[in-house]
Amino acid sequence: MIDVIVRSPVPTSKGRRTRAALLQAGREAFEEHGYDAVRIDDVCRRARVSHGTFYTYFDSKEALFGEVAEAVVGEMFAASVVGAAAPDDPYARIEAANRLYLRAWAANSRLVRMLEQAATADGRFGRLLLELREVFVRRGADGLRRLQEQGLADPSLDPRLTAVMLGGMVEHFAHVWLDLGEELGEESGEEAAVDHLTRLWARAIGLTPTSIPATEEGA
Amino acid sequence: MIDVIVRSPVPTSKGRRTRAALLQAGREAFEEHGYDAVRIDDVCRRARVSHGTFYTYFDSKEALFGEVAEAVVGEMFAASVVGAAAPDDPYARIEAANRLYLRAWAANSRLVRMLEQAATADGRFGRLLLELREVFVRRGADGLRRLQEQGLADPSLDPRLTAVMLGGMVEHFAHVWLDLGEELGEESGEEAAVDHLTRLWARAIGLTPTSIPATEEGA
Amino acid sequence: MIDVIVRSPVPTSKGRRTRAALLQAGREAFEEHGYDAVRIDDVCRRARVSHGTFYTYFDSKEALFGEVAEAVVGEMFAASVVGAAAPDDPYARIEAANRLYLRAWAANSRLVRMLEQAATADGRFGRLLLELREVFVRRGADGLRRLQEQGLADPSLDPRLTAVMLGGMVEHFAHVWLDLGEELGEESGEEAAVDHLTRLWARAIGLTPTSIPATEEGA
Amino acid sequence: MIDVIVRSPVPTSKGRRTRAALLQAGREAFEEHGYDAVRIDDVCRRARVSHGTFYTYFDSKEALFGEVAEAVVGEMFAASVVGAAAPDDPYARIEAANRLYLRAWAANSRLVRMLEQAATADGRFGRLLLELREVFVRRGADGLRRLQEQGLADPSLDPRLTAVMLGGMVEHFAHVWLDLGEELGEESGEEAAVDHLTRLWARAIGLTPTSIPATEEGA
DNA sequence: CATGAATGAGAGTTCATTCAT
DNA sequence: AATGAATGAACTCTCATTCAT
Repeated sequence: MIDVIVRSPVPTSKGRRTRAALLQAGREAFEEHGYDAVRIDDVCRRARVSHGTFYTYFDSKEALFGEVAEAVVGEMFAASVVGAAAPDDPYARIEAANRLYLRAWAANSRLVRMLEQAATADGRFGRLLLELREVFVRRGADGLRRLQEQGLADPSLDPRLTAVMLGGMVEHFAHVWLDLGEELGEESGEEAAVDHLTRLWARAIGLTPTSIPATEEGA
Repeated sequence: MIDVIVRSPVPTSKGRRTRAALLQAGREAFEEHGYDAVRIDDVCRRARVSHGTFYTYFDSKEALFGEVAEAVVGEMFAASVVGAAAPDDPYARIEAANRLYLRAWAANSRLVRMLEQAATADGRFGRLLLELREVFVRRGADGLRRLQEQGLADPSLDPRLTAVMLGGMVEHFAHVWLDLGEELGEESGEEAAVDHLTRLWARAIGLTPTSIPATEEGA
Repeated sequence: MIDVIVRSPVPTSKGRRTRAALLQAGREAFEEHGYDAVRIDDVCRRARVSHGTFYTYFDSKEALFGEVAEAVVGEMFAASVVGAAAPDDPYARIEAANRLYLRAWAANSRLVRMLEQAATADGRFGRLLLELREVFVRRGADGLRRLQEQGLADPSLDPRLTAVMLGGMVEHFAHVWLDLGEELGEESGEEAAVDHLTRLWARAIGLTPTSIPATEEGA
Repeated sequence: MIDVIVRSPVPTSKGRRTRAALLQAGREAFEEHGYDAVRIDDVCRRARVSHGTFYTYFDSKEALFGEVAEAVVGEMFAASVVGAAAPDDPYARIEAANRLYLRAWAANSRLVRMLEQAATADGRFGRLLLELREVFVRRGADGLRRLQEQGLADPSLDPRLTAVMLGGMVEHFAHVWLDLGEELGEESGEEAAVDHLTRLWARAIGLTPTSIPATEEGA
């Protein structure tokens, strides 16, 4: 074959719908069963489309996963923006960020594990994962640096290293959360989690104690 | 035929060596390529035996992974015992534990990821993972509880929840450590990592400041 | 993945042709080589399809054999109906039935042996075989009972037991017929066989001698 | 290899015992599971011998089956000899023969089926089967011929063809006997079977009625 | 002689991908 | 665009047979 196959640049609305259905079906399937266990057939059945059609929209299973992964990473970027409503109080800022982070990671925990799995086979996914974490790390590091400059946090901490560690605490907790949920008193839930994460985080960086609530919940 | 297959209960030394070779080869293969990507043939080639031989010693890939996983978990249990040499000083104790934990998790990071992957398909591995983490969590929680009773740590923290979070910080850091190593100044390495982890941990639980070195490294 | 696989309920005509080709190829292969000796690949080669295609239509070799067996049994049922053209004369009736039975069993002798072989491994085939024989046995028993009621056959014979025995004579003869054919004077063939079977059968049940031709062939 | 391997011509008594154990184990295994389903391992385990040892005594699975088959055929030959105690009365002679034949075939029904199965793959077993049946057929044919010469049986019957048919009746009945036993009133058992077979056989060949008991059992 | 570890051809089955309709 | 039949590489697992000990 010498011809280059060019996907129609102006897809019909039906085509766009089919594509979206496959993407959504793939995401669900990956979340439920893991990368390797998902067969193209499963995705097609879920999207109510024949096998053949799949290849009209995606070159391979890997390509599908790539798009799913990018979509998820995009969502997580979006979800992590604390935004204009950020409180002035440093402790409250940390709390708000932790709540967002916890939700973002928990919601996509499975896909992130998948990314780790896929990363062993394809460096591209490793890079995506790095980018994803980088966003969170940088945000944490920047925040810490600002507090250090304001004299509100321990200046001897390496901002980046600290951000990796504390950010990892949140990410990892999000991961084990649901699995261990019951044993932690499931229904106390997010509030207790965010409270603890925030107190640990704030104190860890030496946030000037005045703003730390002494016993917010009595835990 | 439905007869029960009974493996020879008294294996010869040659048999034991072959079995060990397969186990070792499997461990390496899993670490390098991930559970799903490993082919029985890869393992056999690495162990320099024919694939028929594999089935003399293991019923299936899953069975092999099961033994590898148990061996790894066993090693991690063993490696995590702080032992009699534990210092009296609380901060030094935390530091010693963190060093051990960091090493244990880092050394087996890949296999643990594998366990997570395998857990999706077989609950048995999920349970193994839970057991593994439970050991570390319990140790952390017990330590914190003791400090709280001695009035050396914030009594309002939930010991278990806190241990899950801070233990997760160490586990997760061990995981991203090598991957992100370069960007963290790789060669500073373990010392800086343990120092930071310990300072964050100690301060997070409100360990009475007197014993916390103010600026050990100035990072 | 555990989803139920649903075969397309509306197969295309091409699909139907492929399926039929596999069924036919399977039947021939089973007849020629026996159940265990048949490889899926043999069937596929004969049907000129790849072995992957086989699994589009059948779940396993056993499933294929199941369909072949049911088709054969169905044919034998159909072939064994004496029908409206049945003569009034008891002896002629027996003769007509024996001719049909002999043909039916001889035509499918190999497949029936296969069923016996398969029955050792899967009770389902044993049941099919029982059903098949039951049809012939019942017919023979009913016929005998009628003759007994009319005073034309020995009333002391157990109709069912007798039918099993005499029916077995025909079935078994059909089986050894081709193998021993040469030694029996092959080309005399069916006529001599039917003649002898009928005379033996009729006299065995004590059919009133008047209607038995004394020396039809002089054999 | 140019050397010819010669089995020790003077086996030790231990060797003879091992060989016999394998033969017996093989026979049982074949009877229980069928030719293809039997693995050398099953036979060895049953004989409490290692795999390797098997090949000290037999060249292959087929060789083992060959010996088993020959042993069985030999036994059946031996068992079928009516012997000196044969009664003078023709009907009683037929009855005695039928009892022996029924027992011989029933006892080895499974192995004979196996032979049929094996015959498709190896002509040697086909020949063995032919020989086996030939013995019974010849005996039946000879008996009939004698009766015909004495004016006691229908002279128009072909002795050989008739013997094949009636002998087949006995063989086939022996085969289905156990399977259908229950439905035939199992416990009446052998007596009723032999009685019916004999009456059918005797009358089929036109044995002069005087000697046929009218209603021996009333069936 | 006996052992059982090792071998490897070969069988069944799965599934991503292609392509005629 | 959509379909689904067809393909075949790849993989797991079995088991008759060999051979060093």
